[in-house]
Amino acid sequence: MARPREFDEDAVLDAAVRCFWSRGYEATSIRDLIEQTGLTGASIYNAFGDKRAFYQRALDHYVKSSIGERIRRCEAMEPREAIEAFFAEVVKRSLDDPHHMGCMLVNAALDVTPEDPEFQGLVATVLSRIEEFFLCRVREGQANGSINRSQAAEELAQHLLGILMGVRVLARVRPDRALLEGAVKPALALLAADATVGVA
Amino acid sequence: MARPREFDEDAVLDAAVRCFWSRGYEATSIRDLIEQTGLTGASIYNAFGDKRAFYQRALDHYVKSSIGERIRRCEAMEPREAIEAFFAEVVKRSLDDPHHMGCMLVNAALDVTPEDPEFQGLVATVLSRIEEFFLCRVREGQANGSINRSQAAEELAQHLLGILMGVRVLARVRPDRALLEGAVKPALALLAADATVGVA
DNA sequence: TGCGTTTTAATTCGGTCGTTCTAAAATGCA
DNA sequence: TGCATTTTAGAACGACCGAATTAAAACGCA
Repeated sequence: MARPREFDEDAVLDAAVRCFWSRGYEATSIRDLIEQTGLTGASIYNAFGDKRAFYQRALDHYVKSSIGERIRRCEAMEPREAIEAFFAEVVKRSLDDPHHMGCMLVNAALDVTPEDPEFQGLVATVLSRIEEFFLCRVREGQANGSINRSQAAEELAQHLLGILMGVRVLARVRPDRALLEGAVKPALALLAADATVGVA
Repeated sequence: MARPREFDEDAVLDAAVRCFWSRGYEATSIRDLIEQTGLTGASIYNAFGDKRAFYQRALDHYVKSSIGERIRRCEAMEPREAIEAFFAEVVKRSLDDPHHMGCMLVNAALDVTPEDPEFQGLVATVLSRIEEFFLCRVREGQANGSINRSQAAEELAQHLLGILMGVRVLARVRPDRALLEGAVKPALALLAADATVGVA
């Protein structure tokens, strides 16, 4: 019927992710996006709608390709290995990134105003998915004896989610291996099967 | 010699903190600041320099009055109580805030671009001060037997710093009491004196 | 081949951005 | 009281913002 698109949507979204990820939503202009994606303003508005919608698409693309992939990889492992591998990869990627951009999702959680319930819900949903990943693995580990039963599975999962967010923040400001690994290590030690914790 | 200032600097900084805290640096305009502080653009530029410098002053004011005060209050307590009180207050304030603004320092850690080493260093310094507060209390607690010795004090302090950052992120996106307390609880349990953790 | 449709490309729009400028008003000291 | 100095008030600046517009170019299908 009509003229087909000339651009590769995935490549464009990758470029948009790079812009929004490193500079944040407000500090990224449409002209930045035009330059980095290689397409024109009209194409962006035609294909993705306005800036906000483009940001959501980019964030969604990031979540699918980055977080979703990591969860998928770790779901094939034994429960405790899965959690340890998850954090090992997060620490490694945080340290390998020369620009210290942290995690786009965590950045998004903070640079979108609290008065934007729609977007906040979107971020909250992804966080819940990560929490559920942790919860499933903790439950499995507690069932087969590889994870400590002295703490409630729900609280351990929430704790892991919290330390994940924390590591991503620290990685952006003070990307030292010792700090990131030091922050994670006690959380993993807490999972150890024979640990007896908090029994007065 | 000359005409004295009409405004109260502390009150103006309080107002500036409210603006930058809730909306972030980029999304806050000079006109927002004019409206909320009550003084004119010229007064702002005359008294504080440009927007960036004003932001730094506001962040510094926030750190002194909010974080510094909290640390000072908790330094008078017993080591473990101090840490528990610190987190209890953070959780309480996070839940009490109807606008879910989180912590201005954490927000600042993420919404300032990674290509701004000066500002990054400023934030990192404050994080180090918090980490040192944790480290001192953990060391004291390990010395007097009230805090678990199976983990290195440095790592426990880094872990506490991490979970603090994490709680502040979660508070902004999903301000549920169960989530925040659940995220903190395992970290505090880990401090328990008789816990034996991670020994195979 | 030619029509309908869509994507391109480049310009343009009103609005807002951070910042500066011009005066007028307000002080302390002579 | 008048002078030097600083803060006020508010308009003004050029630059850039997100978004819309216009017209030409590129297809699929008849």
